[in-house]
Amino acid sequence: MSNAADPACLCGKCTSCVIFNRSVCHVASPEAMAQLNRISHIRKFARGTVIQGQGEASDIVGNIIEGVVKLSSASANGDDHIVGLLFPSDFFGRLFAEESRFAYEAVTDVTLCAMNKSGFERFLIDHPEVEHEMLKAKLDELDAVREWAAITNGHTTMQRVATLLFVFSLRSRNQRREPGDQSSNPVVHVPLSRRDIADYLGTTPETLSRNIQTLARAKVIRIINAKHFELLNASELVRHSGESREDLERIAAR
Amino acid sequence: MSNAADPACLCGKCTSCVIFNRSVCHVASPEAMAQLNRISHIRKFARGTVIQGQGEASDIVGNIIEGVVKLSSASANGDDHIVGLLFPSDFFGRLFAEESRFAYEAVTDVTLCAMNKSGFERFLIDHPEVEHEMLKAKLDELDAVREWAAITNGHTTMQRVATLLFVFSLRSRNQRREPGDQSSNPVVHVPLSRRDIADYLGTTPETLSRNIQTLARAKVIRIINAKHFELLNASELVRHSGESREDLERIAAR
DNA sequence: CCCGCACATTGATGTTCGTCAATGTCCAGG
DNA sequence: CCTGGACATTGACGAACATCAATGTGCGGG
Repeated sequence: MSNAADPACLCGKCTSCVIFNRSVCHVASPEAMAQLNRISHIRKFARGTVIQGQGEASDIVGNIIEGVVKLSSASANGDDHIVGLLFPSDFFGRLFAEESRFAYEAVTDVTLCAMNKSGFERFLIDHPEVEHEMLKAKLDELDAVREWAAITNGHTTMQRVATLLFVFSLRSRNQRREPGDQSSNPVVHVPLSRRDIADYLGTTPETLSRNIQTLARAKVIRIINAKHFELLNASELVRHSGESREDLERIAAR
Repeated sequence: MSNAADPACLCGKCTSCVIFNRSVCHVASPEAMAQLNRISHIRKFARGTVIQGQGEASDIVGNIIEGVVKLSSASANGDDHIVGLLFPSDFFGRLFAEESRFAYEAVTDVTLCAMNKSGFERFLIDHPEVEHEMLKAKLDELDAVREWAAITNGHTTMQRVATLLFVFSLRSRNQRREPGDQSSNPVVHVPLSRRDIADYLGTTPETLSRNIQTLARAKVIRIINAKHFELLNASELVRHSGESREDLERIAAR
């Protein structure tokens, strides 16, 4: 830490960061990266932890190193809706606002590259090239959120379920298999509970369960356990989603 | 135009722009504003014009001076969904991407302060303070889109209809009354067709119409004509929306 | 001024989905 | 190993909504 002032020395954590080249950090100059090294620190949150409550003053931002975070909004009548999911390399927190409009909750155990919000805001002002990258990331995110909204809005529950499963299958393509998995089919890992999936898709756990079972009976998927599915027939799953394969690829890529 | 190089001379259109202090331009320095003056030009589009098609190369960006633009996404099965509406002072177009994910269509006659996309992108790189403002605007927009997604997702059609009407009533608060309007009640102007509203709310024109008529029969609104409604009982409308008044105010403010 | 067309409304009907309730399953802790 | 509790599934039913079809309304062009 004491040698962070030397731009040439990058002995900090950023150089070995697993999400480095997918996060906004990758455009930072050596000098900027040294500064990021100084103001950031790794924090871990256990599954279920509310990292930031809805409407609370937001003081921590950063990048997700590992795990999944859900962004949810509880309305007056009590039911809450998941308006977004954050994965490794996604930016966490709400910059340039007093408080966060949404709650951030760790869906799995989460590792965060955390920074003080105002500290990072000052860093961005001093480093327009990083802020530029942040803008591009947020523009992409905006498209993705709108696209997802279009899907949840106008499709049947089955189409939404199929879409989610296929998108998650693309996302977990390169992940290691479940231990003991003998088959050559892809395994889809959905780290959310049925309730969370239902909240994300705008339905109920019951209806969701029925649709999953229907897909299983149709031999499109095989239910390994509550959070793992074997993908038996990808093209059938795409057909059930009502989307073109290209659109699904794009959604998964984000 | 020839004296645009003189930073002190702001004889261009920006100084008299009606949306100036609500758009990102308002943080521009005199020098930057002179440059904006040079690269921007007013363009008008008739109601119904597709300003930019879905998936088309995007070459024009800018601010909306007057009118309403809808952002829509047509899925493979043909039905399209409105994923956003743009009002005066909103930024138009998709920066830093080859093509636009969504179609932009003029819902009313539209006046645009248009700029060449790559020209404005270069401007932003040269003027980080404006890019910073753009980032803040997009972060706000992201929250607004997520919030709207939460509303359309988890509520009944009646709640969505009531929410839309109330939000539009707040937006048109300061607009002039329809000619011949004698009452002291607020008049809500919704410049969209029934089909567009239905697409925006994720329902059908038929169901939408039934809900509007139900609100009229309950004396919550009075239907002046297809696009104008007299607001008879605001608190009842809020009750039907299922949202708190504060949330609705925030959504309308954006 | 009337006609025709697009748009809005209304009606009838079937399907999907949410709700309530019961049962099944998995895992952690005693 | 057994037990309790959280979570997932299944069933039965009704309400909300999409769909199809017909009718009404308003507006611009001949």
